Amino acid sequence: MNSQLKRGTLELCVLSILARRDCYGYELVNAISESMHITEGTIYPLLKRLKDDGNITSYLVESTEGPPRKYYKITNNGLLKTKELEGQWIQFYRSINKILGITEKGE
Amino acid sequence: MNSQLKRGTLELCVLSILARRDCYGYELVNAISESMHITEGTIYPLLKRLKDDGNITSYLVESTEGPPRKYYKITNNGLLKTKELEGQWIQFYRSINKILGITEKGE
DNA sequence: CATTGTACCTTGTAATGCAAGGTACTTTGT
DNA sequence: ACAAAGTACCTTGCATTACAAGGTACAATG
Repeated sequence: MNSQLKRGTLELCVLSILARRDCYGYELVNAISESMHITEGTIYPLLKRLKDDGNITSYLVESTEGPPRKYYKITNNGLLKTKELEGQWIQFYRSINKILGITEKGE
Repeated sequence: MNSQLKRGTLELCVLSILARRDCYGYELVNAISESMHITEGTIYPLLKRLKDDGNITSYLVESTEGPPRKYYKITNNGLLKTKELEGQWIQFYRSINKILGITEKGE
């Protein structure tokens, strides 16, 4: 899939998933890669950016299946950010569909 | 609007508009900027890339309202490219909406 | 004891939106 | 005659970010 399309939306996807439940990085890679191609080289730097900006926090949990997992939890700021980005996304994809002449009446 | 979101879609927007009618660059800027913020610094390099790749051709038309206009016309390759990108776009935005839990039943 | 799966991370490259700056023509106002 | 505003073209340089590639480390399996 066109990698340029993903810019700006992966951040929203990660935040949106973390808004529903805590996840560790590797889990996010697997969850999102069901819908589109992504790799760890994309997710880990993104998680670092989100943490540096105060949108998520992390905590370690030991695992019996391998190395310890670093779980991420969304913050209040992160929730606000999620709502903001979601609004931008909806407005954006509707604009594109309008230009393309695509109408969404049902599935 | 989030500039990262636009990556990869502006190309499709321009191609899609040119698939319907010939346009000159400044006209495209005005047409697209009705739906989202873009500037000439984005469109002109994009048109050059599309032309270099053989997706569009151009021809000059004199104007009584200012300098001559450079009209762009889509090629057969460009039409194929448009269909390909449109398919990618539809698949993409539906994937995102699925991850976000957004359903499009009607407007 | 080598391989596979899980799980973390970093470096370097390529792509591209856009602010900023530049050229040139036509019309309008003073 | 001259300035300003609108039309129309173009380029340079910066910031952002997806991802391939490469690295570390632990547990289970053959």
